[in-house]
Amino acid sequence: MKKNTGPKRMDDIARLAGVSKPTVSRALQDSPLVSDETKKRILEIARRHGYVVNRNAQNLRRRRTDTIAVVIDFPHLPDNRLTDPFHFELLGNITNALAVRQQDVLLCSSQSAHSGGFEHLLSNKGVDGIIFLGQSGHHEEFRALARTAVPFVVWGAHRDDATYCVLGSDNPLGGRLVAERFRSLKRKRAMFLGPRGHIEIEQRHRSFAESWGRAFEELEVPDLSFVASRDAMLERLDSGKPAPDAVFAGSDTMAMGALAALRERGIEVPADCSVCGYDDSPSAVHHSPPLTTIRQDTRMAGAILVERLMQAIQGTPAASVLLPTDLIVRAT
Amino acid sequence: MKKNTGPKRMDDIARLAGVSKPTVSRALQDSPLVSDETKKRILEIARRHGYVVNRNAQNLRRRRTDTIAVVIDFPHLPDNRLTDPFHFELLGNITNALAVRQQDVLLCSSQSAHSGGFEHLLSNKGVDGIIFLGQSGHHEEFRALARTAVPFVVWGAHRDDATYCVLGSDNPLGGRLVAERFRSLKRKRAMFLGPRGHIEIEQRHRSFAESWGRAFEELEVPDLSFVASRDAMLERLDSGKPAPDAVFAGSDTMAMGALAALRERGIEVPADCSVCGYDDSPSAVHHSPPLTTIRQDTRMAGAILVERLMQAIQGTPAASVLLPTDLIVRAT
DNA sequence: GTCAATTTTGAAATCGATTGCAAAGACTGG
DNA sequence: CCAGTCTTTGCAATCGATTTCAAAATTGAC
Repeated sequence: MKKNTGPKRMDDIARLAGVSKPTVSRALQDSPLVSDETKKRILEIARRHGYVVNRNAQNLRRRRTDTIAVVIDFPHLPDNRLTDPFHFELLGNITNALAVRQQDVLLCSSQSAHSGGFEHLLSNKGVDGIIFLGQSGHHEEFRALARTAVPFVVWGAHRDDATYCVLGSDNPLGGRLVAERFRSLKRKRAMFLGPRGHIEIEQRHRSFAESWGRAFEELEVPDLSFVASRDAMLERLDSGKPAPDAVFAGSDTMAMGALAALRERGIEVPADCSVCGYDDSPSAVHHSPPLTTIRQDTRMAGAILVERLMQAIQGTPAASVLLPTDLIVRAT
Repeated sequence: MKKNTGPKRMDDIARLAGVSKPTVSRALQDSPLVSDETKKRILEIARRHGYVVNRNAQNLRRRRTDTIAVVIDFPHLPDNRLTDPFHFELLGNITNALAVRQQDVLLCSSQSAHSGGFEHLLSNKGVDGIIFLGQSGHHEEFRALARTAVPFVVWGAHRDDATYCVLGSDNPLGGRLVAERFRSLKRKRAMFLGPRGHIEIEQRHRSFAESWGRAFEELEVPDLSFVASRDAMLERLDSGKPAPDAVFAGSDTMAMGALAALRERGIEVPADCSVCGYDDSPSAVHHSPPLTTIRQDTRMAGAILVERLMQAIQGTPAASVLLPTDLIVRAT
């Protein structure tokens, strides 16, 4: 005799209901192949015994898991960790959009995702598709991945040679908006603040440069953190050179770092110096003074990323999208 | 003849290596049952063909998934969504601690987790254990869950009648520290700011009350958001009653909301009014002015939560832990 | 009352791995 | 040279569901 410890299996429910396993399976899926009466009886018995299908067995047989991997990779963040509020915001919105579609989210660090290569992520982690947050060094890998059957979408910078579906805000437009603002404020000594090698930020940088049209200072920071920006700015202000009268930071967190440094050195914002961030992360509006910034709509981003990924999973290749951005003028 | 589309299976590798499936399986697990020579050959072939084991099949057979569900439930957050930087911080640290142990993270909203009841979450989502972030209304449910075989740990408030493993910072100590600070600053008109029904915040509140020892004002807010606190505080300041000279907010986000309101009404901080938050979330130190607050060590919290959960999965019931807290004095 | 059409049901194969057990092969000692 | 031990290997069962296909039950038409 076999002791039936552990959770009930479908066989048990079948026996209790006096039917066979396939009938139970169909009933639980609300299949039209089962008569309403039988269905109701089976569902009631399943409910009473607290039966739920074993997700792993179901996944195996169905060859589908209704689970999406979200791979987070920000080499420009300190410790390579997820810390920037903007990214959290994005992650939250993606999670919500997936939940609406009954999809679960598997959170992967880039490291664990990358061992073995992205193309094996599906069977390796048992997911149906992938959302990459941050495209940084992986552009070529994504191009390669696009030639496989792996459904994926990327949050990152738009590029003409992206053969994969990438979503990102209109960074060139963002850069231009900031240049226009500084121009209309009659600023003379502009500065761009950001790390090297971050594709999206470089797009903002380049477009700002083009639109600004004349010389400006470039202050490089090692990563996207508040501290790195503050320290770099402090060092710069102490260098003896005339202070900038307009700072465009590649993200809100960096803008806040720069602001802290300016304040420490007694430079008045916005009187002596304008500061503009990027992202419109939640902290931008709560900051004092409230931050002037370029808005990225993470809610829309999350929704579209998910929508496109679902399309890709269905087999329809999805096109890239460029999200609109606005300048949000606040107190800096 | 059968076309071999899709990813390779273990059988294919076995055939290519001229061995049987079990041998391949053992080789991939680095089992001592396989000779070194054979092992090396198999691994090489597997690598060359980009083979990775199918996670779902493996999960099913092993009855183990190396995946942990993190269930997020904060009814006190606006939209019931994950928005507070403190919780993000905690989530990030948990994810890291799990990654070290080669565990994956399945992110669940409380809603999707709760349909069907927590006790079926394991088979329903195919995970080995659960970390609950936020204990809010579920204390009794957790007590029930503790009587089942489901391994789980909770981030929340310590309680004497918690028969499950709950981790949380020492909220009573935190409340006391704030009271002591206000006392040493000779403050007279203290105020506590926070929502009702949030167990952890109520612990802070109660202990503050006991230690403070005299009357103080209580300002209730509908949720944990910046905006709710700011608006509540604005309304209070405009009521005509004398303004408080010390504010203890239940979280940093709320403290920042209160600060914004005080500033808007021209009340000088810290000259006219002291403000103390709770959490020491990353934004607290970046805020201007930098926020005085009670620190919760999310890194340690993440590490211990994970360690205890792993213990529970191994079958050792884990005891609750109370994490130490400090007062971090900054500019408010 | 018979036969075809339709609705329900169940037997058996399958998803892709892991593992218990038995057997084959290699070694050792007497 | 053979029995006994130890190392490697493979057969077959198993994990817990879904799905194909054929059989059984029901219905309807004439």
